[in-house]
Amino acid sequence: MPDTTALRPGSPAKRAAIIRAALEVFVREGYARASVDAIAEAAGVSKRTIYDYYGGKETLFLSAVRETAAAQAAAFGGLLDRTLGEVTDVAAALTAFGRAFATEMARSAERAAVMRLVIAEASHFPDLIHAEPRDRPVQSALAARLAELGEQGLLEIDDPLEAAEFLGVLVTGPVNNRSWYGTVHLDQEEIDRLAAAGVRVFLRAYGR
Amino acid sequence: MPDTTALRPGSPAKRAAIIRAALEVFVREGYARASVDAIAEAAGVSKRTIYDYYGGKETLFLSAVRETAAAQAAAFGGLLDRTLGEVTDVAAALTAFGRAFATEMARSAERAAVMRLVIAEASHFPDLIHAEPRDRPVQSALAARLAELGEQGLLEIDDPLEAAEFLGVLVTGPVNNRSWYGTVHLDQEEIDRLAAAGVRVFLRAYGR
DNA sequence: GCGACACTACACCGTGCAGTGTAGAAGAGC
DNA sequence: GCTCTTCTACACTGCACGGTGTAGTGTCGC
Repeated sequence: MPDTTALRPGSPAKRAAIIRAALEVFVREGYARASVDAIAEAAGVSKRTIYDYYGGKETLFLSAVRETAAAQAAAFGGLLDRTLGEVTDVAAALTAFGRAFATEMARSAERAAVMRLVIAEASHFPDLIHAEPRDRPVQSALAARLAELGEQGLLEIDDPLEAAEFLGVLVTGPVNNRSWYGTVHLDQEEIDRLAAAGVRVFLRAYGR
Repeated sequence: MPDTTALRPGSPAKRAAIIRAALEVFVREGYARASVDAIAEAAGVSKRTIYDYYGGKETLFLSAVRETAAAQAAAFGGLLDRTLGEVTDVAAALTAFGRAFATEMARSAERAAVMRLVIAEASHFPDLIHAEPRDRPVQSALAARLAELGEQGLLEIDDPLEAAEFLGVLVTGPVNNRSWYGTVHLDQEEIDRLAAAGVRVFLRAYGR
């Protein structure tokens, strides 16, 4: 099938506007409820243009999720550098990381919202699962950093990838449980408390 | 408004059949995609009967989720008794519990599927969130058991509720990450491995 | 046999939405 | 000025679905 043949290249700015609007509406309404008309209006673009650009609702959805996930993975690198760049006090550094990560999860809404969306639609869009290898980029970046801390003698890490996964669930799990993946608002104080508690457990298990 | 006035009491068997069918279709399709016609057919009942019994799609959805959640909370009590009833070897007992819990999460599909559904629809059905106080029944049952183990000197538990939450996320987090809350099949071997690893971390943090 | 009730089968309405076709405005390049 | 491309505005089709109304078919108690 001539898949992208008939699609218009279009301007990058307009593509970005459409993707941003699409993500917003998909996240707010869910895939099935979201209407292409609503997305078009939010993007300040005619519905016809969306079809010319992306071909259909499904393709648009996949593009929106994939591009956002990629952007988030990139942003996570920055968060890692900022909080776990050069570490002397492991506990303080990990707590800072945990708070930043949990906050991004519970408040920036976007990260959690995309996860929510993927969780909900995974069975209808098998591509989503294979295309986005879970949080692998994120997790392996964190694992690499933890491995370094292990080599510096600051932590006892035998399996960095496993340790990264556990740090992740310890920090974000309680937050996601309470916020329903970003649906319910948590105040910063609670987020900090939950993240700090998670890091404490992690340190008890992996500290020297 | 005369809410339940016009509704028919009906037979318990038929109510149960409708709820079961509704849950199945809602879980498979998501709320918006699920059609009342499909539910009626799956339940072996006419569409009219569903409306006479439950009044509408929203009410039916809420009933299905709530009843299922309640049943699962009750079943969890049994799982607790079976695995953490009388404990001599903490590590073995907790591992057995972790495996059973993770398996129920990843395979029985129902538990994870309901969570997926609630995560996806929470923003459209605020009642879901307040009516089902997260996993509180489950979590506090587990907390009580952990507190006992602490008093027996088998674990070092200062905050049982917090410990229960962390045990929960350590055991189910990695499984849910990989299975997308039950969407992707995991084989039993991997589930066991993940759960055992989670329990190992828990024991490093909370063991004597 | 008879009335009351539960239920089904089915037709039907309104609506919202994916997707298309098209005419024309707005610009860009020549 | 002219043409070619991009985009919008808008009308329109087809369809799926929530919800209702109703006629008719059991079925149960008397």
